Amino acid sequence: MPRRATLDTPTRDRLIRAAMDVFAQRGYHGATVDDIVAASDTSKGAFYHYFSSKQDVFLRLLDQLVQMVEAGVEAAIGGEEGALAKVEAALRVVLEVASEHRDLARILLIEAAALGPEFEQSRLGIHRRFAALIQRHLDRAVADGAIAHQDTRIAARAWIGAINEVVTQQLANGGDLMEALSPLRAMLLRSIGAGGTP
Amino acid sequence: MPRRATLDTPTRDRLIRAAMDVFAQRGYHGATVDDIVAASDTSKGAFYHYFSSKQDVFLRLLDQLVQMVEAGVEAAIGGEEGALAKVEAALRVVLEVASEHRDLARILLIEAAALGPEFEQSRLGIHRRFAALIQRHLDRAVADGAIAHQDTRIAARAWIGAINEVVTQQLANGGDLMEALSPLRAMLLRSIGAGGTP
DNA sequence: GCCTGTAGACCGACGCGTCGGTCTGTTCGC
DNA sequence: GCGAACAGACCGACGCGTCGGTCTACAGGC
Repeated sequence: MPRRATLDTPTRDRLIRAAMDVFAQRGYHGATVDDIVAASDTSKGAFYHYFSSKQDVFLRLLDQLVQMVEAGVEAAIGGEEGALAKVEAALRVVLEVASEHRDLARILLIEAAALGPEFEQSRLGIHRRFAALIQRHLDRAVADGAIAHQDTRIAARAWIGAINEVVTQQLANGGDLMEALSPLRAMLLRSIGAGGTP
Repeated sequence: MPRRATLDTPTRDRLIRAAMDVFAQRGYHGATVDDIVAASDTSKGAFYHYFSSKQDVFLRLLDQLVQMVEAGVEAAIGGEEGALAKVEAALRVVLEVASEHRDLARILLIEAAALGPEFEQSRLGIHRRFAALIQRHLDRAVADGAIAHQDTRIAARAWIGAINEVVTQQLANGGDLMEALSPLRAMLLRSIGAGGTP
């Protein structure tokens, strides 16, 4: 009699959402399963019904977030012509998403790093996944002759790091992210030798 | 009769050293005070005699490491003439230090980020400290006319992030750091519009 | 020289809160 | 009435920090 509904918004969803909030707020180690349960307004039983452990939710959450961002980036890229334009579009999407969903960004960029050696692999995997995406397009830009031949693997990593840091600091300072977009874009493009435009 | 010596190497030193090892190996949350005590071959009592908490040692350790790196960078910078040469020297020092003391680098770059919101401030502080150092020299390079006028605050942050990421990935992959130095330096210099060199 | 008294470095067993995870229900759709 | 989806009381390990105690060094009275 007490409980009702929760069929249209499955319990699992509520749990994931709550997990996102709680992890974003308190960090992985700071968050307790009880916190997540309380925030989701479900129960410990429900939690362990859908997830095998705290680590399990976190990893699934991470994966979901990565997929969302990747999908957004791919969509933005698809709508542009020319390798450099694609790169710029991707950059804009990432900054927009980070700007609108700070908590999400916190989890992906900071919390994912905050797990100690045990999780190191999945964190590196995430970064590599994004780096690979960037590298792919940089390689195409090289092939198209838009930019000179260079070490695109290092370049892609450097970009990830630069974006990460600028976003993180800007989030922490409460500054406007889009404000940082322009100088950052200019820097990144210059860094691969595509500064002045054709 | 059992205990001996340890007069030339004070207990506190042993504890800090042990803390460095343990934190580097298991991460902040993975490390226990008992681990540190065991590794230092002292005692729980000694630990709490010198430090007020686990967090306390960690913060002191961080500070010590930051000072070491800063000192090394400043020294390298002092020996160079010209703003750009200074920047290059600083970059080389950072990569060298990271290369030689991977565990140290792990703590500063990875573990310091792995602490959750409570420690966020000190982590951001560390990055800001390095960023400020870089920005100072970039500003001088601008003043000298070596590079064009630009947003050096964003540039400094982007550099920190780029270096951080490249080093971290290289450390994780077991790759040679100095190998990444050349392309990274080229990128960073290009990014501020100082590509060709005089 | 020796003994007593004191300070403070150091020891390590244990208390106690915390938190992941389990287990016994209870409800509800079929 | 059976099983899946939940509820929530409970368990047990783990780890931080404490706290009563020891041991060494040294000062000072005799």
